[in-house]
Amino acid sequence: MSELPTAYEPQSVEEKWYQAWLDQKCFHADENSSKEGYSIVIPPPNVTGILHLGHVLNNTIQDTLARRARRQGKEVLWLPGTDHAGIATQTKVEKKVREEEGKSRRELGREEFLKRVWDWKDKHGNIIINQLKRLGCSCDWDRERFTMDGDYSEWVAKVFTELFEKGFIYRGKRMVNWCPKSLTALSDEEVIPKASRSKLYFMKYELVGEPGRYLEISTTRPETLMGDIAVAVHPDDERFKDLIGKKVRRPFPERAIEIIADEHVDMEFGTGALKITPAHDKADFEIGQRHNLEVIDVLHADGTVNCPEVPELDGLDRFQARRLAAAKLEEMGLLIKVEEHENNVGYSERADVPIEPRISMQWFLRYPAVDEATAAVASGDIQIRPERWAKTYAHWMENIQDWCISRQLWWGHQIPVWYRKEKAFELKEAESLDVKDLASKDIYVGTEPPEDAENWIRDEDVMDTWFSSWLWPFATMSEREQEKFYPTADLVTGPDIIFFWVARMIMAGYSFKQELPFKNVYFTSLIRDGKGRKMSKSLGNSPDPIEIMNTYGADGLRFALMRIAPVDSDIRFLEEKDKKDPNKKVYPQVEEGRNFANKLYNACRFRQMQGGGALQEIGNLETLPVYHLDILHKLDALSLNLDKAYASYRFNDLTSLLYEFFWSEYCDKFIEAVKLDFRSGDEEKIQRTLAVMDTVMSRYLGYLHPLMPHITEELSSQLGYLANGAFLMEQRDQSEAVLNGLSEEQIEQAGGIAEAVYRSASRLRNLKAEYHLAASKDVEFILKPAEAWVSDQLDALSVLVGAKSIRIESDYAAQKGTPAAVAEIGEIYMPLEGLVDIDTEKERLGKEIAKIEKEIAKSQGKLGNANFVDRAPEAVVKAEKETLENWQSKYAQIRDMLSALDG
RNA sequence: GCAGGGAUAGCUCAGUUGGUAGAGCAACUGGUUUACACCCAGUUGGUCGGGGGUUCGAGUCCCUCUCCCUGCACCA
Repeated sequence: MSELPTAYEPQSVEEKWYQAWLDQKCFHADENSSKEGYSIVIPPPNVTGILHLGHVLNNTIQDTLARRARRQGKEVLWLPGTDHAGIATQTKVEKKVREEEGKSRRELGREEFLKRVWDWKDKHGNIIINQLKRLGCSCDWDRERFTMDGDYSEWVAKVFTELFEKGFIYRGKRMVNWCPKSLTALSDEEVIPKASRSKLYFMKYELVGEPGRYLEISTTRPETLMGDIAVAVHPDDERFKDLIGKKVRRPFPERAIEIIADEHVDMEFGTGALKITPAHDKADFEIGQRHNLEVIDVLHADGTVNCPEVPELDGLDRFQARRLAAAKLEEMGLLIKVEEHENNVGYSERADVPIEPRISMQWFLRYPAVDEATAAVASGDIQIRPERWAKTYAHWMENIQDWCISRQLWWGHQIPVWYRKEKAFELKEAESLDVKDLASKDIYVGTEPPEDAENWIRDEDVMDTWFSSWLWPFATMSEREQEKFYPTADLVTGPDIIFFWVARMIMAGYSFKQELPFKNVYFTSLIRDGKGRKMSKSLGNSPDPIEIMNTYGADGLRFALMRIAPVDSDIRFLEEKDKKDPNKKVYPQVEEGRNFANKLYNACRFRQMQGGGALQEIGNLETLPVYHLDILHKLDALSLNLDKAYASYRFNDLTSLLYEFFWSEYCDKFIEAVKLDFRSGDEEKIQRTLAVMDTVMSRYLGYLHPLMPHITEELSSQLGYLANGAFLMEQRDQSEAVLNGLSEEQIEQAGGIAEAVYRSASRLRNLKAEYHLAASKDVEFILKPAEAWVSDQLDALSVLVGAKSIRIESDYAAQKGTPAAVAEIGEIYMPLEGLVDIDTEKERLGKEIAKIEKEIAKSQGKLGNANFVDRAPEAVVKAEKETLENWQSKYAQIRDMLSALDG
């Protein structure tokens, strides 16, 4: 008896091996290695980040790819790191400082505040990195990078300078997406449209000089009417034709504004008349430009009203002001009605408040290398998977808009532009600024501050975080490292950042390295909860992966996610209440992973209990029993199928193949079929079987290692499959098939017999179960064999079935009422002490025969169809004929049995 | 409005050039045979979202409709 516990306990094992790998520097990549290079850069999580299931899926895939590449003998660099995440981090630290010190960031000052952010980063910035380690990620932690490291920052400034000098970067006063909470501009990608239930206000403006005549206007934003400078109608709109050029009276502050005609106006919408507020609406701004209209800004940066002429609204929040403005209109008798209205409102991705279109001075980038980047994906130089995302990519690239790269934040890469002190005020307000202005010598752009820095003032803005992230595949590497590891092989990330990050990296790769940044992009699935909802903090439906790993093990979680990771479409991550303890939650999919680890552990425990030392040669393949040959053949097939699954990035296939082979083929069939060997006392038999088991297990553990690294390392070590001090994770997969010396025919024949025995065993168990004898070992079967080889397989068959014996008796005359069945090995009888009632038995066989008759009819129907026989492929017809023959022979056998019952 | 994806057993999902509908979980029956109850054996359960078409044959190809999801656009 073994004293090992009967259940696998992952926690201590996982910790032990991870530490051992770290101690032995197993994850370290050598840029001077002569091996072929393979690299992945991690999508850097936010430094404020906490591990969620999306990260787990994402990084499990990366780890699997990295470990697989190592097993193929490649020099692997998986480069980890974190992103400084401008808005998220600044907001977090700002909040903390306010809570702990009661100070705003402005009270603290830029320099002092940034110090606090760095302090925070040093103390708390490692959480997610440590969580990734818990998952087993084999990143080269010596190379951990941060997007605000010194070297990295140099790259960012260099790239900015280069793009400015080439004319790709310019500054201008534009309508941008403004976040009134974070007080910064945002890129278009950072604005999330949300379907909202708004109100559409219908109001009327009186025509100047025509008392009592009104123009009706509809708007969702009455709080901006103080900024109205015109009312627009469609030039073709018959209703308003005579009004064009006339003026209406804006109620407050009172002012006559012109009625203009513009094609943009939708005649169908609302009243067909659109109030024009160039300062607070993108479309209005453009109309204003076309008609040369004055821009009146009536909002502060934080979204409060800036309009001293209307004191009751001045200073109010925009939403409060909206209600009050409507009330004021009503009071004046100018509000006609209010309708419910569904529309999309743009929200700030980070701060989750409606963004405000706002005119401000910002830096913009006209994207470089757009054509190359578009072509790279179209031509297949970069392969995107699932393929359909390539269309999304192409569509965005074709409609690409300039990128607003400046942010009014402190935490980030400061814009490397300086203004000469005496001209600074003037330059800061200049309508436009670009490469041409360098000639004036009044501005300076460069990676280092100007030499006489005291005479210059630096631009205060920082850059969008993604302006540093897009350099990640090479800015993280030294030149020597780039030679070995750039371009990277695979990028694994979520499709939600295809524009934020992936597309931009491709353009950066072509612009600054003259080469693509990666060859394959794999977009992971979105993980939803059991109800199909997106996982989010606010819903609280996102389970903590660390807790799950503590219960089920990291390997169990990894396996579960890989098994349900589909090729396309989303993943539902199930969560159920524990039946015993309703306060506890269980995760059925992860249980499957945990159970699989346990199965693995127990199979190895079984192996260990049979004794015997290190891995030995199998010896003469020719003399191996069919079960041994069969499992070795399936092992060879597994290896090939795994290659295919990896090649097509079908991780769910990969996982199913491994699961199926081990559980159904190795455990359920092979181990059971050879169990008798260990009880035989025949040392030669035992050693032969052990050699096969060890060959299968040692290879299999290697195949499984990329998915479940900890348990496979542990079991390989326990079973003595590794030389002293060696790690499974550093072993190469053996590429040669085990059954190399055997002919196809020999292999097929052995496999055929083994399978026939397995299927027959199933038929017999079936028969036992029908009489509720599932556990009884006392059953003795009598067999009329169909084939000569059957006699050699009776012992194995007995174990598989759970029978006392199976006796061959070719001329057996069954007593009436003896339960019987037909299997590939022949006719089987199960004599019972108390015979079964003849009618019952006839009925049972009758049911079976009815089933067979149906099959025969179906098959004959097909073969009787001339069209089928003539037009279907020969192989299909032949297979159909064989099927029919099989059924017919079974039919004959059962008929005989039935007539014996009658006779 | 445009584009893409999805609908298969009670649940979560496979189903790769058209050729006998599968797995895991759940349910039910039986089982502690010396690896494993995180287990073993067996059973039940599906007109593959609706309709039409192509074909000897359709879950698979084509058309159409319904519902769900995701981008993009509009968003007064």
